[in-house]
Amino acid sequence: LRPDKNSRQVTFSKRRAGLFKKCSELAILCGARVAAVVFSEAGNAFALGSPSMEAVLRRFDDGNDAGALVPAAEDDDREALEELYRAREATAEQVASEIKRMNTIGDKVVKAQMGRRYWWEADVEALGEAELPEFARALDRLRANVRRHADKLRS
Amino acid sequence: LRPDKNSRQVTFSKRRAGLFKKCSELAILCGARVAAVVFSEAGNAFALGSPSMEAVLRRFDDGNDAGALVPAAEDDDREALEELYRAREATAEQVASEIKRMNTIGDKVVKAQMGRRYWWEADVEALGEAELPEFARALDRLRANVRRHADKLRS
DNA sequence: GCCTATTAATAACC
DNA sequence: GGTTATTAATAGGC
Repeated sequence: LRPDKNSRQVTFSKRRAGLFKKCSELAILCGARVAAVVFSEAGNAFALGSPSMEAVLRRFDDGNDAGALVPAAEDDDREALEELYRAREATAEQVASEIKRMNTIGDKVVKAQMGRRYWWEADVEALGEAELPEFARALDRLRANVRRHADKLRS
Repeated sequence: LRPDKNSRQVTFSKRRAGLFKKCSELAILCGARVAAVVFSEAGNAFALGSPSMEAVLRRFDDGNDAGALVPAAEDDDREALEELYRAREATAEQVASEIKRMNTIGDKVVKAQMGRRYWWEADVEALGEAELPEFARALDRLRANVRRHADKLRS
């Protein structure tokens, strides 16, 4: 069970995949929003957000500062999200029996949504040249709003 | 396997605990740095960093801006961290057989470190009035440094 | 919160 | 990157 020091790389990749899967399951099955950032020992960065890094980081956002950063369709995303939640609750049983080729609920939802390119899995993976600036902007928004929330609590 | 809609709360708590455990295992066993933020459906915020939220967010940091935010002992933390990694590698076998009351490697390390109040589990849990400002400052630092890194890649 | 039957994660192997 | 023996996560019930 303990990873051999020789297989550190393989173990990291597998466990990172497992962790991200857990993130998605928590988000999908429990209606939570999850953001995770992982730095490998070698220094590579990986990130995942569910539903989407931005949607998670946008949680405290009220849209008054650092504007023009969200690509578009903030309310559309939210509506699609809520509709998905509603659909999931209403037809959970049917979905469970319909799709037989997938073994687990987690896999079902994840795979289905990956195929359909829903809001899900429009996530960040392996922050690269293109993603980093956007991630930075999202963090900027999160920072501002967390701070605002903190001030609200303090007052 | 699919959580009942009635037990959504319980499932969320259990899965959040599991997710955070996975985070710690990834960090400890693979030498990675992990930060995770989770918002429950009810809107409660939970966060975990391993090693410590700040240490993760500090990764790109070179200490030139937003100074005086780290409580203290930046280098001390790093040294303790590296020493722990070294110790783990050197005595993995012994540790594994010594502590018999714990069933898993993950539990072993986590529990041991929780008991010893190492660098580990000085983490954020359920962001509250006291933690939020600090979290905001950490995010501020991360934002700045991610952005700097992004600019570096772009140039 | 603890227990247990079940399922999923994963370390080692190829 | 696929397979399998083993361990861990966890849903449901208490």
